[in-house]
This record gives sequence, C-alpha cells and structure tokens, in this order.
Amino acid sequence: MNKPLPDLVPSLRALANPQRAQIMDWLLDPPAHFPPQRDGDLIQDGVCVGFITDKTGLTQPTVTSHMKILESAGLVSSKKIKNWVFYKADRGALDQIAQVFGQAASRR
Amino acid sequence: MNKPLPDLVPSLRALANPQRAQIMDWLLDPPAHFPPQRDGDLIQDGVCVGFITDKTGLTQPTVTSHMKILESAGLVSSKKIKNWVFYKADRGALDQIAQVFGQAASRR
DNA sequence: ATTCTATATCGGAATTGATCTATATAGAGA
DNA sequence: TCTCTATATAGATCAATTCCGATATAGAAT
Repeated sequence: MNKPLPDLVPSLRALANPQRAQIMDWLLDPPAHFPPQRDGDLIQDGVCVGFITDKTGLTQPTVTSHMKILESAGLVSSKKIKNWVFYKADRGALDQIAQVFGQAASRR
Repeated sequence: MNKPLPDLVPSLRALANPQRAQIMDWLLDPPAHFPPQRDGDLIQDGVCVGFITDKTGLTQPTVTSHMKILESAGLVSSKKIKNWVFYKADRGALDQIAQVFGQAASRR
C-alpha cells in the first residue's frame, strides 16, 4: 500500500490544465452548469461535447482533444448515444487521488 | 467552502512533472532516501539541493529550478544554513489537496 | 585575501502542449 | 439517397516546459 506520488502523474498532468480542471469541475454537477439534454440525461449519461464546447468558448476540436486526455487519464468516461458523445466524471478516480494525497500527507 | 478543482491547478502543475513528483515523494521520508547530513537534520531541516541533485541525476541548475517551482506552489519550504539550502515537504499542503479531491469526489 | 563549495541566474536548444482552421466520418432524418 | 448535425482527425502555429552549459554570487575555510 501507500502509493507513491509519481503514480499520480498521469492524472495530475490531465488536471494541471486550467480548462480541463474547469471542465472536470463542471462535470461533477452537470445540472448546475448545463442545460437539460434531449437524448441523454445530464446525471445518468453525462454531458455532450457540444455543451462543453459552448461553455468553454474553445473550438470543438480543442474540446474533443481535452476530453480525450481526461478520459485516457481515467478521470471521465464516455458514452455514445446517436450522434452525441456524453462525458461523465469518474468520482472513484478522484477519490483514489484523494487517498494518495491523504496518505502522502501523513507518511512517516 | 467546497473548493473547486481549478484552485488546485498551480499545485497540480508543480506535481504533474515526474521529476518533481519523485522529489516530493522522497522528501516525505528523507532518512529512507538520503544519507545523513552534517549541518542540518534531514527531518528537522530538510534535504539539501546537492543530495537531491545526486539522486535525480539531473544537473544542479535544473534541480534548483524544480525546487523553486515546488516552493512557489507551496509544496515545500526552504531554509538556508551556511552554504546549504534545505528543502522540506509541506504536509499541510498535501492534506489540503487531499481535502479538495475528497470533497470533489463526493459532490453533487 | 584567496580559494573552495553550494546554490542561483542566464541564455539557448529541444521537446511538448494548446489551440486554431480545414476536412473527414458517422449516424439521423427527410 | 441526400442532407444535416455532432464529433473526430489532420496539419499548422505559437507558447510553455524541460533541460543543459556557462557563469555569477555568497559564505566558509584556509
């Protein structure tokens, strides 16, 4: 046990970018930050790329790129419904990060 | 309260680099990773730049630069004794990060 | 005073990151 | 089938990061 900090580097790299940190934050409470969706529930399924694009003010390709980085770090998961791709925060991943920092803080 | 993830960006940027994450990890248990020091206690005062330089295999200017980044992110503190500068991990900062991730994980 | 030692600063090279525009693809609906 | 919509990919550009060698500085020791 007692995972070392270097294990977190991939996740931290993903969240070290302000846009991605902001997106991640929004995804933790979608109804507070995004309008309702026609196909796909904000909480159940996640938020579609288009909404995230609008909210960030970035272009769609840039947002797609950010989302892939978050996903390959295991911080979000994606689900495709019809034409849309919905991204959902993975709270378990955040909790694991919290654990590692917690035990780092109280390590001998 | 409930600090948002973007607040962590400066800290995360500092720790998103493998060398800095590794150094931070070593600093959490100096006696396990560094030889005893003549002037300055490993635990009490921290670890001198020279030891960190040797252990990383990087050059001294590069390590100095990494340490300044960690310090300005509030993750380590420094103390100068004679010719040496000793760096010590700030566990409180790590704990605060753990808190933010913890409450992010259980947010809705 | 001079030299030695530890760390800091400077300037530059190579790499990686963030972002855009343009275009492709895939599925839905008419 | 044709078109429309949402997302993906490609390619380019500009900025930021990482790292090094050379040199400066500051304090100790001789």
